[in-house]
Amino acid sequence: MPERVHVRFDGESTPVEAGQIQDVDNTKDHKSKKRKRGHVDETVLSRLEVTPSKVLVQGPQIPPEKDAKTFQSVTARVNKSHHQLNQRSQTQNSTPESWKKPNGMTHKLAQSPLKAKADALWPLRKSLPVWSLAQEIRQGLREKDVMLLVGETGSGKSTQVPQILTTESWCNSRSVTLKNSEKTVCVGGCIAITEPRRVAAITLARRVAEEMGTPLGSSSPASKVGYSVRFDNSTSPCTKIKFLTEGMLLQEMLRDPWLKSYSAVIVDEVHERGVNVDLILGFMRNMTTGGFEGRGRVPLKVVVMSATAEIERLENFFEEGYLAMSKGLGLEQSVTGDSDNESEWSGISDSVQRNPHVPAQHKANTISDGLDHSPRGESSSVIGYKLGQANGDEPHNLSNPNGKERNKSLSHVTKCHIEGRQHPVTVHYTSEPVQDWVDAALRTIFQIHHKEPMPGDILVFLTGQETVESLESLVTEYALSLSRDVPKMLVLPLFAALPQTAQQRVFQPAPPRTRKIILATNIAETSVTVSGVRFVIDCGKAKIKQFRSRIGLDSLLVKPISKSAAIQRKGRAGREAPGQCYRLYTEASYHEMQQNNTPEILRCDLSHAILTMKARGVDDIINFPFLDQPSRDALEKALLQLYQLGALTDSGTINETGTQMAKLPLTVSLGRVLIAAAEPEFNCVSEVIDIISCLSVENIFLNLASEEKKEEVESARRELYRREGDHLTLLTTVQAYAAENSDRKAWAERHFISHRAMQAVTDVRKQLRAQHQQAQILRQEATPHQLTSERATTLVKCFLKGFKMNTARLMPDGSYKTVVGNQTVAIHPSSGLFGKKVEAIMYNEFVFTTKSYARGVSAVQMDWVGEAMGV
DNA sequence: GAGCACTGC
Repeated sequence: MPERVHVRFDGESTPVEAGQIQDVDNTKDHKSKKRKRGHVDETVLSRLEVTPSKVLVQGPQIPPEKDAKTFQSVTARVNKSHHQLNQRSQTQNSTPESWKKPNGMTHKLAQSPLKAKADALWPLRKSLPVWSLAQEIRQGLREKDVMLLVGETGSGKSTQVPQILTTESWCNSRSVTLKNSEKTVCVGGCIAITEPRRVAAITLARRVAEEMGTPLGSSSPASKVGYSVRFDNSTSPCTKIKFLTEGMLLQEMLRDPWLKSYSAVIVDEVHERGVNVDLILGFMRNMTTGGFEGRGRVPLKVVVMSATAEIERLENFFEEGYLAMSKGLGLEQSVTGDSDNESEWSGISDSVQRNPHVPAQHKANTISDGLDHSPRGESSSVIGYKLGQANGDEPHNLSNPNGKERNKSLSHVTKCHIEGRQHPVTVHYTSEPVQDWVDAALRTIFQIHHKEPMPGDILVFLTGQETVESLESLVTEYALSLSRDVPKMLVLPLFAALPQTAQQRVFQPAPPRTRKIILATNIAETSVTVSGVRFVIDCGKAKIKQFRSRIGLDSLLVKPISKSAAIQRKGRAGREAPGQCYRLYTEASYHEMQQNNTPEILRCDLSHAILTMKARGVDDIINFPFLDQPSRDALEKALLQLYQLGALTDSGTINETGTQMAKLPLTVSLGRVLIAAAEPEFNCVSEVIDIISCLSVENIFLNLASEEKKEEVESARRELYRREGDHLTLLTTVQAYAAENSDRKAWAERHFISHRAMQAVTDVRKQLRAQHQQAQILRQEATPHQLTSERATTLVKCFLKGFKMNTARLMPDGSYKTVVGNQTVAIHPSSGLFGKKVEAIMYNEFVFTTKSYARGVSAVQMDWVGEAMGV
């Protein structure tokens, strides 16, 4: 073994005392502490997390967790489950009487293969922790409209909660006549459950369909379980449980702000706090405190599920809305007097439809968008009071429909806590801060490999592709010199840009006497579950994207992770057996970490989110109920951008252009370009769709590190290259790819282009084309324009409609300075214009990594920029 | 001279 590796963490003789690493017992996730239900004691958790001791925790034999989340792991897990089932059914054949199967499942029904499978899965399901709380969950939602559910990993909440609720009577669809409307409409009947990722939505739907013994999605009209994600909608008329991505639910809200097809919305994985989930929470709060007028007063039940314990903030969030509403009612002080408003609101006029938001608008002196100086929105704040009114049969009355007493408090929120199933993980910290954590990770890997028995793979969390690759070569190098009596090592990198086939290697079992060493980015924290891991090495850092609204610049910097991310990483070691987590930082630095990840809404460009809100009738952005309120600066910057793009009127309300933009699955700038493309001046929809499809997908050009390859790559791509810039180069690439009819994969490989990315481009392109054909903006067989230089100019000018703010001009010293803001910016090395000097540039993205870069660059002329800006 | 992770009728 090489000397370097031996040095500090040498665990062979004196593993703990002499090393830098301290042992810390962590029984946090284990059953040793019985916690009060519905309440998470965070201080207890964090204290346990770091109490020094060396207790060997012996947990009961715990089955592997069954919370199916990823494609890769699902099949394996299902198979495993079946194996276990077979073993179980031999030993414990009888199902206790007390366990009544839902959905009328009995052994006698187990004739069809589907039912047989569902039956087989049943004992496993009922052993999930969540089932012991099934009755509590049902009862809670009979009484209240909002439930907050903390469920630790492996509790089965995502798969079981919808099934637990689907048999409830409030879940049946009802025919209601909307006030002041002749129409009778159907409300409810389906449960929506949102997931942050497509794979999660699809695999959970597949799993739940199996458990319920029903075909999945659109495969049969009788299917009860379906899913809806972008490019893939699989539901039937009978769908009772529908998994969707957060974006899809928001999209549905554009068509029906009252979500009339649903009886309940379950918001899963709220702790991840993407922008979309924050918007959904705001809309849900408005809806549950609004009296459900647009749904014929049929309540919408909302279940908010989270793995971490920000539950009190969520509770306050929902209670606040409710209290604001009750205060608005005055409860004793009737506001019924104004019957004009009553009639205005009981109808389901268009304006009502577009105004599901309500009580947040109390503060009458609202609305200063930074744009708007005219009074507006008052009507809706009046409406806010009206909607919350309690009239005998109102859902928010103090007695529930069954006549049972509601909770004496005004609360409309109930809480529930489900224990997880996580094996204990021992945490080790370094005693000194680590400077070079690639080196530290290397030492730790070899220490573990020598000290710890097999099996037990190692998962290392690093910051990015670069560190993954450098550690990969180091480990591989040292692994060569391992003596023969030590098990072999298999080093596997894992990051998003890695081709799918290379990613798949991580899920394949290691050869005998071999330990897998997985070197991963953040991707392994949430998106991908690797089985077999018993050791985690955590560098405590991650690359985090932060938007600086002042200068409109995205930065991507290495920063310390949060405590909850550290806990999440640690948990990856304890999914199948007790594990160990080596933190390459001191215990003190752990305590300095912030508690939770900064929600995305506080660190991203808000223009798209605000457009989304405006399109759903929320005009008063400042008073929208945000779980975390973005800075006024960020909100104003986004409003200004939307205004400059021509999506808002002078008074800040959404106009026709904005409404169209909101319907497009694109960033606001790209959406604006696409709308411009249909104008007679440009008339280039087809080409713009091709370019936009590329820009809204990960980089299609593979970057091969080695120098020798560089020239080969360049010559292979020469035919695609356009000197006008990256936009036109993308266009020729898409067109060449689309024209390739024999073997597109081979074509992509020949040109060093990511086939996976091109497939994504094709999906987006297909979707946008279909949308435009449907709207008769694009004709099916429009003959493609020849790409003359005049045409190229037209295309670039069209892009300036959305990117006029993303321009920079050449300075005498050869650098570029932004036209707005006068910031220095360099052309990114990945650009075809890298190293070139042109009068001015337009860029797709402005990011700060090691310095300020413009990515996706085309040459423009200053008078075009002036023209676009209307100067 | 360089690429955290997700997502969208």
